[in-house]
Amino acid sequence: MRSDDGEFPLPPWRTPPKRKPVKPPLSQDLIVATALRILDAEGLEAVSMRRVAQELETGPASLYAHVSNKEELLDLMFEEVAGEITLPGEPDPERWQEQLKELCRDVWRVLLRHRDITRVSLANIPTGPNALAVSERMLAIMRAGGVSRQAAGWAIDRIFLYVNADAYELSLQFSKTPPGVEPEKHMAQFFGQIRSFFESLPPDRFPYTVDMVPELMNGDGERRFEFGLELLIAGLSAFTEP
Amino acid sequence: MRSDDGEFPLPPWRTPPKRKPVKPPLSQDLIVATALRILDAEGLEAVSMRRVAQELETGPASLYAHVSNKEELLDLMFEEVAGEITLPGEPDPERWQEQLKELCRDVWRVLLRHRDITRVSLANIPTGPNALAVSERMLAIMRAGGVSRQAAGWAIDRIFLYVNADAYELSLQFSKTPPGVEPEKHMAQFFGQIRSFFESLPPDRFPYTVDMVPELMNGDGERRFEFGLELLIAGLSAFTEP
DNA sequence: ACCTGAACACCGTTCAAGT
DNA sequence: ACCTGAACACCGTTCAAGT
Repeated sequence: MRSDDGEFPLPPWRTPPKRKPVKPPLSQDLIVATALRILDAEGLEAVSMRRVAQELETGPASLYAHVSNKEELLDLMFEEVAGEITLPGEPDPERWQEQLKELCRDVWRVLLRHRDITRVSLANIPTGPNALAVSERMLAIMRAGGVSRQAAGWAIDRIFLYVNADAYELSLQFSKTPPGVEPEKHMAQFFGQIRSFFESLPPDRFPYTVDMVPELMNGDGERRFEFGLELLIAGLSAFTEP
Repeated sequence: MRSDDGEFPLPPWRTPPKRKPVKPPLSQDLIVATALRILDAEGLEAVSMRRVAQELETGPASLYAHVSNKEELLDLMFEEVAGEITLPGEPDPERWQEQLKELCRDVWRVLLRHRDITRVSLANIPTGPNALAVSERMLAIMRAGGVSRQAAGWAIDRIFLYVNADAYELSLQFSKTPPGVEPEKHMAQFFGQIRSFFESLPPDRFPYTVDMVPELMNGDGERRFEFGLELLIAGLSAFTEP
């Protein structure tokens, strides 16, 4: 086994064997995975073509062989995230409201795991297979529950708009946390400031706002999300037919 | 009156009187008004500190004497837009649902008049007097209608989120219109493409989506906005107390 | 076919220097 | 106090040139 001794110096005219292949070849998947890593660590603002390229030890121009522009990269990132959403079991006509809520909650949780990724879905209609599988399932649940064809067709659009918008708003508030501070602490402090501001308003001009400060400030992001979901789905149940 | 003859040449050692004061002095109001003009004409993307400065025939650094950063400029722009919202008359307990809807529709119309300005309100909690006057009035309407304190407190947040998110989504779709094309024509074409795409999906994997294409694509932006508003306010009426 | 360096036309913000 | 030019550290995308 002496010939395996890697420590023995090579004669100068022999170039050393290839160094570790540190740079795997570029590919669309690799670019998307790298962009998602940056998104999760630093938010969508940090995802620039230049930054992704730098992470892959290349120049920004190299990415354009695999992705036609930044817009397409963002779409691919969203579709990848949509793949994390768990689809519930068979639609159960008796439990359609609870099943619909459960799916919405999962969409919400998955979106929030990836910072402000929802900026993408709020700006474009997602058309990838993973995203379509989620809306297909939502349609199935609503139709099983007896929601009319037209109400289901519109409701799916409205429900996704709501879930996306809420996740977007929340993630933006989180990402304003200065680095090094715990997000919870910063959020508590931020809402404390808003509360003081509301309390300091002139009560003659803003009587309801001042009077209702406790109710306006009550409840965390999850509680508020749940309340809006409740409103939408309760409203939708008026459109069921036997 | 011979001394008034402005055409008579001045001797070279006399500098001519000040030219037209083409450049009014900078001020926060002027900066905000200029930024709003650019927003209305070209969308929020075109509103850069450099572009606003250029429009005012100065350099970007000059703006920072009147506005602490771009974020503040955007907030001021939103507050200005919020001033265009018409507040309805006295809250009428019998008509609270219709009054609330009417106010929401007006907010929606005003927001849509100013392109993607809602990106600002979706990212920040508006705290200017104009914006607060709108939410104060909404609280008054809901309380007059007998909506419980906590439901009203949460509902206002959810309703604004919905109205803002819908206006944002719509305005982004509009602003993708290539310059020179009528927006209506472009939108019709765009939705035609989405429709064909949905129709071309494999029916075994996406049976509901394929089957429900007519319902999914039916209705314009206003109709869809109205449907979501209907859901929210119908849901809210379950939280009234005498 | 894929990759690259360099360039183009942009950003927001800061800062020292001017008036 | 207000304004300014220049600079800093960034953007997305294109293009000719390389392999």
